[in-house]
Amino acid sequence: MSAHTSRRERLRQATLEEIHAAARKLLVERGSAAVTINAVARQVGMSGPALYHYYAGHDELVGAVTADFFRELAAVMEQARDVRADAPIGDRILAVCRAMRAWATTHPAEFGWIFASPIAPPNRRPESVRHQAAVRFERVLLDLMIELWRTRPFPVPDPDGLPASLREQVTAYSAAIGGRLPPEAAHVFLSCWIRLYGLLCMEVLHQLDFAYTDLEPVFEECLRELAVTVGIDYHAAA
Amino acid sequence: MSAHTSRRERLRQATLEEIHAAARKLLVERGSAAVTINAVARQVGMSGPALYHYYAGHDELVGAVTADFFRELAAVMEQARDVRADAPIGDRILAVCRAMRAWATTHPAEFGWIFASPIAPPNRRPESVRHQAAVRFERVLLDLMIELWRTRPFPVPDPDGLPASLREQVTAYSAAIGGRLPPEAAHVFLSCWIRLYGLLCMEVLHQLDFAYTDLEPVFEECLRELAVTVGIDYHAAA
DNA sequence: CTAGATTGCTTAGAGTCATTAAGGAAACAT
DNA sequence: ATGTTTCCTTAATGACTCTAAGCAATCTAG
Repeated sequence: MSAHTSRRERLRQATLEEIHAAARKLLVERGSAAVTINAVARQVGMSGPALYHYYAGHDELVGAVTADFFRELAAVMEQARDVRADAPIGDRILAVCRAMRAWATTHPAEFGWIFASPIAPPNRRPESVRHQAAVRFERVLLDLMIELWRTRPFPVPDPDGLPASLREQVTAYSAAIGGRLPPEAAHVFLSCWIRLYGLLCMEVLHQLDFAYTDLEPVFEECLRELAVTVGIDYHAAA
Repeated sequence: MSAHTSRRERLRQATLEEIHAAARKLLVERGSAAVTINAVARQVGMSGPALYHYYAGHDELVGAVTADFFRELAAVMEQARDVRADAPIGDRILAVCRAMRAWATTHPAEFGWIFASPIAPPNRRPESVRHQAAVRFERVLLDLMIELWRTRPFPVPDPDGLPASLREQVTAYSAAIGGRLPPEAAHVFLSCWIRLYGLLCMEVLHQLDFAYTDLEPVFEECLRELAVTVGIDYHAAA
């Protein structure tokens, strides 16, 4: 499937990497509006339309670069998980969340780009590289929560206490993840996800600048609450 | 200060309104990328450069339209508050939050535009119309929380339990709002704000589509938690 | 009521962007 | 050695931002 590494293929891969690097450089240095086909091509040393041999258009380039970011973010989180493969599950969860924020804050342009850039219809299709990479990212924490649920189930709300509409939706989601979390546990996971990811989202989009200059302690507070919610030990970063 | 309503001034105001309406129409019908100087001018029936007599450029037009949206959102929230001027403070808080989400979900393009559109440097300046309108929006819930704090103080964490950095920041924010909430209470307010606004932010940016089709019950759940946090009675919408 | 300034618009034009089309040259396969 | 594929170029279209120059209607003052 993979290494049909002809000379041509290798050159093509190298060019693709150069293109992605150029796009990223433009994004970081001059903002998302600067990531244009022409500007990227100029940066790489080709002229304009040459890029169409690599991507069908601007949307596809954007999707590919976004997928890169998702993959890099997921890799950072997976690494935080794997270097502690023998640590308690709670520690690994905290480490993964911190790795997520660390990447977000050290790469604000990239992280902001991930959700603030409008998702073109082709990139919405489940088979798009962007979507695949996003799923991989989302699964890192999900898998850990599944492991936690299996080894040390956390307290869940009474499903009958949830509104019918919500119960239906978390049940559908529970099925979508292969039933590896029951609906009530899926609900708890989603609540945690919303809090963590939502906080980062607001931080990077500068929606909290009016009150905070540094959201690290706010994030830690959020982690502390998460720890209580899913019954793991909170302790500060190593 | 205001009604220097010369004939010219009135015409100018009418044109400005027409411009804003055209920009909004384009945003809603064809997405944020369609809101260009040229397209807006065409819609209004002028040709291109004429718009520069009204706005210095694209950024300023975007800022003005964004300010419109903030003002409309704030007005809807203020109205939800004022039609219940005699209701218990807790009811008014819930009503204002629901009004915020109702506007967000009935005007997803506008609400998304509010934070997903990059904030050009000129619109970051505190004296910009965009910033002024954003402040008015943020103050609606803040003022109610201040009233709640004055009439029926809610439980607050021990300030000594907060990390030093966080304590400093909420203290600064407390001062910035004229000390109308002490730092610990400001911290509680900000936590609530982050949860509510963050949830809407994620909803509108389609960051939760992978799990939910309708976030209304999730938002209500969030309101229920908020009610517990600040000690008001939760009950479903009227 | 009539000059002079102001205001609201126009067209022209420079520079950028996305995208398509047409063609040349290098690399590859047979 | 030849024909195909691949990579890249230039040319061209149409849209966009924004500046410049200029005309005409409207206000302001005398």
